[in-house]
Amino acid sequence: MVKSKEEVVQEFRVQSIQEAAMRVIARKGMNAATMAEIAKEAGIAKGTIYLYFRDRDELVEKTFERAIAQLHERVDTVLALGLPIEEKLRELFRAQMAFFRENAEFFRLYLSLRIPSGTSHQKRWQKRHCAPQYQQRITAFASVLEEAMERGEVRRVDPYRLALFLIEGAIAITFERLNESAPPSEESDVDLIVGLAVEGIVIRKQKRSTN
Amino acid sequence: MVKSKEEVVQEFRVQSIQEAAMRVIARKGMNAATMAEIAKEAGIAKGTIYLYFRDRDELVEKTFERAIAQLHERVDTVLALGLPIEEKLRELFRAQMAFFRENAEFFRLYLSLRIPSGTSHQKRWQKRHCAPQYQQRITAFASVLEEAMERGEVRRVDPYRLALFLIEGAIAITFERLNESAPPSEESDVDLIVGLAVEGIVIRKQKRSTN
DNA sequence: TGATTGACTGACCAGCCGTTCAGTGACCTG
DNA sequence: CAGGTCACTGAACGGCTGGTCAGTCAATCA
Repeated sequence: MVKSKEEVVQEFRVQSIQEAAMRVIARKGMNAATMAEIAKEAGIAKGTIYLYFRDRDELVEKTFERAIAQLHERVDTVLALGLPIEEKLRELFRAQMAFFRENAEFFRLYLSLRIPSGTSHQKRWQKRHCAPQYQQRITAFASVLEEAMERGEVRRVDPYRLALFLIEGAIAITFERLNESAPPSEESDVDLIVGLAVEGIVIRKQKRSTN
Repeated sequence: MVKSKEEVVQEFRVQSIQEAAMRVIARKGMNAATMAEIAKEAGIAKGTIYLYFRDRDELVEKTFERAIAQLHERVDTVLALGLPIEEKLRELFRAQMAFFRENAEFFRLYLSLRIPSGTSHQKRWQKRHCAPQYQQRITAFASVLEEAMERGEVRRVDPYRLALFLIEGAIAITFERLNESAPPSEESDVDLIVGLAVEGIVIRKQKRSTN
């Protein structure tokens, strides 16, 4: 019982530190987010962070993992549904856009860690701890696309490249939305992306027969 | 005459410092590239850089401008040709991929500056000096797409979003190529991107009539 | 040839940031 | 209530980086 109470307090501290870290990283970016400011944001002293995280790297890593696990969960849920590919895409982009709206703080962290930068040591660290999380996301999407190719729903191309192209294109639009004072409805942007992905951009005079 | 000679020397110094800066930024990333290492890479003393650039910000800004101007030049050339949209896209992606292959050092600088990060001061600085360069590129492409829409070649959608989607998708694949030990031919990746852009991903049983 | 210039150097400085640790005080325990 | 525990604090430390400037020296000048 006593132990459980301590664990709850521990858990609360860890969580509030991570949430503070996400907010600060969202404001200042990956490199400029200092331990001092994260501590201040969490309303604790700088040293306290080191009672719960070995060093700055571990804090960022755990924070990133916690957040991306939530994204994974949502996206995997909709990808697991046996929908036709067009609907799968729609649900995927919808889930991704909603997630980044609700966790706008996380978005910048995500963008920062996608591309390794910093000292060679930091780069190695990122490649080992964060790139896999990102790649796993692309790979999961790629295998969904590959299945659709085998079912004859999608043209045969390199599925990993296709997944990269679509996800990064969608992220670019999601990022653009964050910088707009009055972005259009999410649904209309999802429609735009799905439309581009499915039909491409050219106008066809002849009506297509989907089957 | 004397002045001209001095100018040549000056020009040479500026250029070699900028090239060194690009190489170091390519290796270490935007934030970890130190003045000391840039100086060492250029084979001069740290103080010498400050004879040609006011501070670190100015060095990065001028370096970025010089490099992106070259990219602009190439891309504008192919966009100005009166080609049908599919060929325009092909030439655009081809030019972009070739540029980033020949200037791989610049690529990381480009990726870093696309997304503002750092202190709020740095962010404002980037937004003022670098974002316009990037946005201008998107806007130029967007207006090409808009013209194609008016000619009835392309479906009517928000041209800026369309441009964002295509360029960022293409950049993601270009970036992926850098991390592959044996990437496929550039031409095949350009074909992939153009194919996606023009026709989308779904399989149509019926043959399309392009006119 | 001696004086002058100014491009170049690199040791130095101030400030920042991650990390540490001796100290504090609230809370439990016997 | 005295003694002990421990989560928490924040001043201090060490390392690093952008920027400075007194000094050096080769080229130029008179």
